[in-house]
Amino acid sequence: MRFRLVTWNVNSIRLRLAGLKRLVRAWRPDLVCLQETKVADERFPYAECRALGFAHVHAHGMGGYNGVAILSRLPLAEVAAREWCGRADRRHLFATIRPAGRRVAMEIHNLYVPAGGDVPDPALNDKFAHKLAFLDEVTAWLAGRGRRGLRAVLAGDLNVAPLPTDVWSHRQLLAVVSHTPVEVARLERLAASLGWADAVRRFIPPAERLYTWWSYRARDWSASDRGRRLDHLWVTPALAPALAGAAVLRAARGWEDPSDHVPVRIDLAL
DNA sequence: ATGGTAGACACTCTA
Repeated sequence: MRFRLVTWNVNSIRLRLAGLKRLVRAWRPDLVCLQETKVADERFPYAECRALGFAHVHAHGMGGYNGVAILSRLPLAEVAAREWCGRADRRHLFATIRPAGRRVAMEIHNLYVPAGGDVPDPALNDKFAHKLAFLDEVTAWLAGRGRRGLRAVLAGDLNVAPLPTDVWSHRQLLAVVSHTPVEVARLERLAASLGWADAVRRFIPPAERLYTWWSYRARDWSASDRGRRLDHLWVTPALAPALAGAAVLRAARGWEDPSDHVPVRIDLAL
C-alpha cells in the first residue's frame, strides 16, 4: 500500500480549514502533522477534520501560540505529548500507527521547534538559547530511545534550513536565525540521534533549491522567491527502503489566505 | 539600518 504523510505549519488551524480541504483534495494524504495550530484543544475543529476523512484527530495545543495536531485516516496507538525545556509549550506530539494489514508498526513524531527570535546569540537572546536547548534535549531523548530496526518518521517545522540550497542566499543568511552554522550543527546532531535520513532530499537533489516557507512581508513572495526550507520529513534507516516519493506543495503559498509555510509530503510503500 | 505582514488576543506577543 501507499502511505502518504504530510507535514504543514498552518499558522492557525481555524483560519486554514479551506486550505486544509484543498490540500486533501490535491494530495489525499493518509496522515497530516500540523504545527502552529494556535488553538486550545477544546476549541480545535475536530468535526471539520473528521469531515475531511480523518476519523482520528489528536490535538495538543494552547491558545495563542504553538500547538501541534495529528490527523489520521487510520487509528493511532500510544498517542503522547512531551514537554521540553520545562515549558508547557505544546510542540511535540507522537503516536504509533500500524497501517492496515501490516505487521510492523511505525512511530510518528510531530515536532515544532522554537523559531529562535532575531539575534543569533544565546547570551543576548533567550529565544535563541531556548531553540538550541530544545534541539539538544530532543536529540538526547531520541538517542536514548533508539533500538534496532525502529521504524519512525520525524515530521515538522524544525525552523532550521540546513543546506546552502535550502535558503535563497546562503551567504546572506549565514548570520540569520534559521541558517546559522550553530543551528545547522544542532540539526545535524538531531539527525544523527537515530540516523535519520532527510527523506525529501532523497527525491529532490541537494543541488536544487527548495523552500517550504516564504515571509508574509515580501511584496511578491513568488517573484522575489526569498524562501527557506524549514519544514522537514525524516525517516529512520529501517524505514528508508520504503520511501517512494516526496514533494513540496509550493502552489499552496499562493492560495487565498495562505499560511507562510506550505505542505510537504512523503510517500511510503508499505 | 529598517520595515515590511499575519495571527491571537485584547496590549503586545510571536513568527
